[in-house]
Amino acid sequence: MKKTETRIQKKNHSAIKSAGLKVFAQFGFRGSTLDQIAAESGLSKPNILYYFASKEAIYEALLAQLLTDWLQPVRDIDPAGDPVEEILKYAKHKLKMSRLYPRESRLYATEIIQGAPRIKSVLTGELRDVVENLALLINHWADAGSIRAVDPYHLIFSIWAMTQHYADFEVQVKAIWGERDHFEDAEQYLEDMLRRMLTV
Amino acid sequence: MKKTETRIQKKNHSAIKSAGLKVFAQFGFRGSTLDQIAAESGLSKPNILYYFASKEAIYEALLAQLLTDWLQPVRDIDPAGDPVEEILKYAKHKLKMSRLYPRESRLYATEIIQGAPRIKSVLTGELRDVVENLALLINHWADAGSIRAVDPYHLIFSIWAMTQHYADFEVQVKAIWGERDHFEDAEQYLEDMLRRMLTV
DNA sequence: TAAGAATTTGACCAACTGGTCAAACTGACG
DNA sequence: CGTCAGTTTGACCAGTTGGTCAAATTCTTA
Repeated sequence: MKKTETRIQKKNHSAIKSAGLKVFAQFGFRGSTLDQIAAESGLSKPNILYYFASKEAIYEALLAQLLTDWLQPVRDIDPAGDPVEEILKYAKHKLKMSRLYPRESRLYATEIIQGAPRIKSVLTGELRDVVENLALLINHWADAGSIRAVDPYHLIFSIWAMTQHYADFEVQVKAIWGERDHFEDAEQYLEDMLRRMLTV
Repeated sequence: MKKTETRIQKKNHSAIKSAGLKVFAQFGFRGSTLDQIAAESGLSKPNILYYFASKEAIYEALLAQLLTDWLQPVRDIDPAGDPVEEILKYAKHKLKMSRLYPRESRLYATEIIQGAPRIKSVLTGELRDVVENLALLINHWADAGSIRAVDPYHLIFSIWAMTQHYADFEVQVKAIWGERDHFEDAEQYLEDMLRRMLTV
């Protein structure tokens, strides 16, 4: 059973995870140091290791949280809803997560690019299952004629690719697009694209 | 002026860059070590530093090469060609590069995710200019009625996002799609998407 | 083939790494 | 106020890091 956290524990666990997210998202696991996380969180290095067993434990706590948040919106897609609107709702939700939590997106991206050494089992397990179910649903919608027939997997990949691009490649987007907000227009473009793809 | 490389220099420079690409693409600059590159290239660590001044020099040589290869296909787009086919040609070329050179793609991705500390000037300079020109061309095509009016920047972002996704997130794609080649179907999906987006 | 140039290496270094530990400090609560 | 669990830290450690250097080895070419 889980003991309730003290006030200080709650504060410090949260400070460490927040600092870890910032550092790991930028430098990856191997490129990040406890000293960086210590400096970022305002705690001393030994104190950090009082709250987390190791550097790896911080990283894994972040990944675990991330995967939960990532997968839930896929599960929230309503098979009884309007197909195009449901897919659109999901895509917009994903885009909003990119805008609100770009560091989480980047942390995930670095983990995947590095070959997902710590979460490969989740990818081939939970993630795969969830996506397979969604693909079945999309195919079912296509068979029923509610949407145009498209490869469901590549449809999903394209939604992921585009939404995450705006978070992961933010410096590049900003270098080209300028500093003004690009998410507004991105949403419109994404909606236009998906409607064109899904409407007969 | 550049002295011609000896046989050995050519061989070793190439071996080091190849090894560096492999290591840097996986762990990013800070996460990679000279020992890893040494082991991967079959050379001793001091010998590597005989050919490159520092770890950073190897990384920068790779990035410079990369940016050239990345930008050229954009420049190769023919303003006099058929608009849809030209954009399609570019997108397919980019996808082929993701299939043939996934490590280069990942190296670039890690650099951008980390905030592009070493190539930000290229992003806001050369890259920005090249993309701006392409955007003007696309708008021109749209004005002439040869393609549907779309935001040219987000069109370009979507092509980049999707093509690079198959290289950078390869483990995730494979976890879901299985080990069989996904690039074939990806090309078909991409073509379908772009034709839908660009055809009136 | 001999000499000089190019290449390779083992030994080494200072800075940094993740992590430990005993001692000191702080806060909550009877 | 006293006590004790909970918290914080300075000093420290062994392993790793990027990089140096003089000496040894191998190539090339006159």
